[in-house]
Amino acid sequence: MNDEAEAESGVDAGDAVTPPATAPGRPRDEEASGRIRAAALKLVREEGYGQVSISRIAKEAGAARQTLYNRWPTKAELVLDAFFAQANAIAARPDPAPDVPRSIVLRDFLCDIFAHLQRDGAALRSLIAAAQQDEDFCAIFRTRFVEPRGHIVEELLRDAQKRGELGAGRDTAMLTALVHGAFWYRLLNGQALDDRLAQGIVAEIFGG
Amino acid sequence: MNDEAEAESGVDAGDAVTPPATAPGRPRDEEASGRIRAAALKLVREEGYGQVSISRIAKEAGAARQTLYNRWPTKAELVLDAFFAQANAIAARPDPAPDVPRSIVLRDFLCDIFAHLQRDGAALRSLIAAAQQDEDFCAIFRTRFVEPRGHIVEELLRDAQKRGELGAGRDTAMLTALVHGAFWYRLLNGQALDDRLAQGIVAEIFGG
DNA sequence: TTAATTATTGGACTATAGTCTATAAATAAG
DNA sequence: CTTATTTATAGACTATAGTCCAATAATTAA
Repeated sequence: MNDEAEAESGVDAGDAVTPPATAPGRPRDEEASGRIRAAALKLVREEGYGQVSISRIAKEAGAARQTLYNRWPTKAELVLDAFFAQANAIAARPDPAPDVPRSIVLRDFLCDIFAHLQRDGAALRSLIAAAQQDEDFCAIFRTRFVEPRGHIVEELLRDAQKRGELGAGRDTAMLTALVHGAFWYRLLNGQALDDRLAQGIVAEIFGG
Repeated sequence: MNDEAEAESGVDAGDAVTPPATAPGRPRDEEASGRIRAAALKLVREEGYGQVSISRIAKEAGAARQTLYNRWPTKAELVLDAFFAQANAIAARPDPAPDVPRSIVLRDFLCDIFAHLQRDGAALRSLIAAAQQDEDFCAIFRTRFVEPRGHIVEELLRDAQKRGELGAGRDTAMLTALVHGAFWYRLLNGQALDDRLAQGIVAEIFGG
């Protein structure tokens, strides 16, 4: 399979394309991607996904509109990338001390997510919406965002089982869907994501 | 508050506006609303929300595009209305026999929903997406769709508590969010909604 | 019959996502 | 220096949601 030509060209999943190292033609302006991501992040945070056009992001970043489309296939992928470039724009993997019950670790992890979503919840809602209208983006969003965070929760729950804090017969994959589902459900219905919710989810999952 | 003039005019929540009984001017073509809803339902089911334009629905229904906007403020509200006019396009409230455990009733209720969503799941995803981009529609969608179905589950869970099938200390509102959340989470991530999922949700909620 | 009122219709209009193309600019290799 | 190659840019283009408006049609009231 001759995929060398393909591998280094075009718009690809994840980041704004891998640099071709030493290529024949005009080199890509590497700094532009950062400016574009920063502009997208700033404008979407300040005004909301739906209120910001690709044209405005391009203008704010000092680039041509087509340059954005050269690097990201859709607005949704650009914005996802912009938020991910902010490292942990959403939440960091917990590194729990051995003596802390995993229910507490999960609660704190959820509180951490919810705190981030005070700022970025509206953008997350827009990205979830975009994923419903674009299968390709749905797959990328699931791979880059949904599944990694799902795994964190599921590992936590399996760890809790090993420690005897959660029944060995519980289905951790299902519990993970319940936990994340509850917060998506609240987020997508415009309801508050607060510490009380985190506490309540954990109480029902562990205390059931 | 003089709201009489307002009450009978304009585009209103829910249905395609109440008929003004005996009004002065040209009467609304009442049959048109049905044709428009039917066209919207048919086209969205056949081709998908994003693939069907308001213009095509109007054409299919034999009405002017502006007539649709006279009766529904947005595409999302028209489509929501079209699916609701199909009576129970999503799922009926269960009427359980006294001897059936409420966990079984809940499981069957979820299976019923999932069966409907085999056909209309894609449309539901699009409506949820629309709700993220339009606050007004979000409120209408929540009132007409989300909350009624939430109440069904919550009543079922409270009934289960009364019957001693679910711990009295459980938070039924939180459990409702967990149940519905889990299925939204699966739906919105493009995963299957099958009987196994219904069984798994109920097992973790009741069997925890 | 005339006037007032309301709905329907067709068309213009704005804003936007995404595509496509032609031109110019920047680089490597010959 | 010339050629091939790639990127950047500007602008045209399509399709669509939603708005606005003017002309017409259908009705009630006088």
